[in-house]
Amino acid sequence: MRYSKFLAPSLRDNPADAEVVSHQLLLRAGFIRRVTSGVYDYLPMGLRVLRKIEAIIREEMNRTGAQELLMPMLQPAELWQQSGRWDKYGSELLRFKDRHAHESCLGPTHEEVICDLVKRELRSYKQLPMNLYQIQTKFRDEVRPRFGLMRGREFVMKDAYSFHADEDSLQEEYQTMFKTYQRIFTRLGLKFRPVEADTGSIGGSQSHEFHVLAESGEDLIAYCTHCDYAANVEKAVAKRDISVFDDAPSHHVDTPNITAVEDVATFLAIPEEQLIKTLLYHVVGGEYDGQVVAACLRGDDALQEIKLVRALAADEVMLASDTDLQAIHAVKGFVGPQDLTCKLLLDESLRDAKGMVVGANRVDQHITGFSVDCLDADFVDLREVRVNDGCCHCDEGHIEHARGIEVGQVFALGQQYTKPLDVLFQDANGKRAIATMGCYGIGVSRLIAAVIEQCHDEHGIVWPLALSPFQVTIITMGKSERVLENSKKLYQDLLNAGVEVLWDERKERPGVKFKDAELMGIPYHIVVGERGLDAGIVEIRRRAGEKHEIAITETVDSMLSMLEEKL
RNA sequence: CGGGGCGUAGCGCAGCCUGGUAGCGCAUCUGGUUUGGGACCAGAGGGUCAGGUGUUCGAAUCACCUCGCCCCGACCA
Repeated sequence: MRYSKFLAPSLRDNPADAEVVSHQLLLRAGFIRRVTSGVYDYLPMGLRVLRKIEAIIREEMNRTGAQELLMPMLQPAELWQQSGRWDKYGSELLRFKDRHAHESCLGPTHEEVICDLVKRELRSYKQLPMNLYQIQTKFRDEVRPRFGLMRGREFVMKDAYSFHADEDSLQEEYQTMFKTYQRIFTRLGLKFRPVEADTGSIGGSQSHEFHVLAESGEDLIAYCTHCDYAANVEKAVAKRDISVFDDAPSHHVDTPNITAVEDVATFLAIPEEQLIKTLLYHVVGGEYDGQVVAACLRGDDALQEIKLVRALAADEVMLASDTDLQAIHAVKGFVGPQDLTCKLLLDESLRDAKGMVVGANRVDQHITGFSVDCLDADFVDLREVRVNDGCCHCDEGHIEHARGIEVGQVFALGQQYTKPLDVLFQDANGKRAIATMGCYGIGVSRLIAAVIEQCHDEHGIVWPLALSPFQVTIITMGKSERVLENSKKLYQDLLNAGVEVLWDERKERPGVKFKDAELMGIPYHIVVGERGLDAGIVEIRRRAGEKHEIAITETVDSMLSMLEEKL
């Protein structure tokens, strides 16, 4: 490609509305342009990178025997009603009516459609296992799209769905996909970490997320300093000592206008961990739909809401309103677990807790010397793990936190979708059976951003060779016949040798060309100038690396062997 | 949806408080001089000042409404 006609509009200044480095560089280097909130054009260079990532994913997926297909973006409401997600998915699902007033939506994910396809074609266990995948544009009407390609509303995703005759077969494929994802992210040159994950609105029994470690990541990961344990904080568990304090007799104490845990602890001269805080939540969905529940934790812990949602098998929970509080005889600021007329959940760390301090459900009073054994409550894991908590999986490590960008997730779904959507087959005994399912996603466009977050310097992007829009750029210095002719010949020879090359033949000064080549992150720069030609050489520079002077006659061969090395 | 900020030329910004009909840098175009790290000189083009309503002799500027964008939170495979 000749640069002078190539649509790669670079910017000298960072656009004011770009916050994270990947967003800034993608805009500045001319890879993407915003169309509307969370929706982008991929310019030719951006598309080249996207295609390279897709190619690697395809290669690795195909290796495992998965088959590529393509499903529609538009989906009928009926399928979503059948799976039960039409009502559950929320406003992230963009719904609309077509001209015949038929309820439809844009696909945020494709479990429904794939099940509908497979149920019509699946007959025998002999067809299983089967893994079908696509690389396709998804639409999710995100509450807050941000950070460019990191969290868009429209984005490119690889989604795979596997079908099995039994759970063992699913587990096998789950492991295959797990390893395949590790291969893919390794080939993409990423520092990443697989972590245990909550199954979220997709559901299922088991899930791992793959996180690219980066400061700008939106997720918080908890990991052990000693063993392999790592989990999203939504899911992470850690050791906690049991709270037993002096079992003094229980009595009420006055705590005038003192409500916050910190203040109560100071006022009573006790550690925060001797308090039990009681949080009241309004539940949506599940057995406790519409009710208020109480969740108790040690004073120094924070509630992980996702865990509460899971414990209640609810769709969501919201902090209770003042009217909710009155309904169950709770007193704002002095809520305690005693005498509440609602479902009560206590964090595991409070099992057998004694000598605690709780709200008295009376204005300006707390109770000291409180034991939880007088409560009718369920004990579940509700707390968010903290740095320095002990690891549950080994006795030596402790928990640390890291930020991550979620670029992939694998789910063992079981029969969550195959059952309501009737994905049936005839098993080896001739009996009708329900298929077992797994699903596996990779955020392809998000990967572009994730790679840049890890691969950049003060001059711009530093693409791994496998992802760069071009492998090589020829920078022609000056505009004499001699440099132009030599550059042109080199350009054509490289093209003939199958190298992806961008020839910068613009009538720009050298500095401008160097800056642009660095900004867009092309791995190899070949500098053709008068000075070098006098000596019969060109200069090959590694982006953010070393320089070599090569005889002009050997440039193509040298270039090819350098490209070979890095593959 | 709650809190905060912003909207003036392709990009980055000034002007607004104190109303008088729009400006700077970069980019673009023309001519010239330059040419191994974002050149210089001269000239030119490009803006319904997000949109609407109101106040006023007069609105980018004041008031109200609407829309859009960004950040924090809530939310989220």
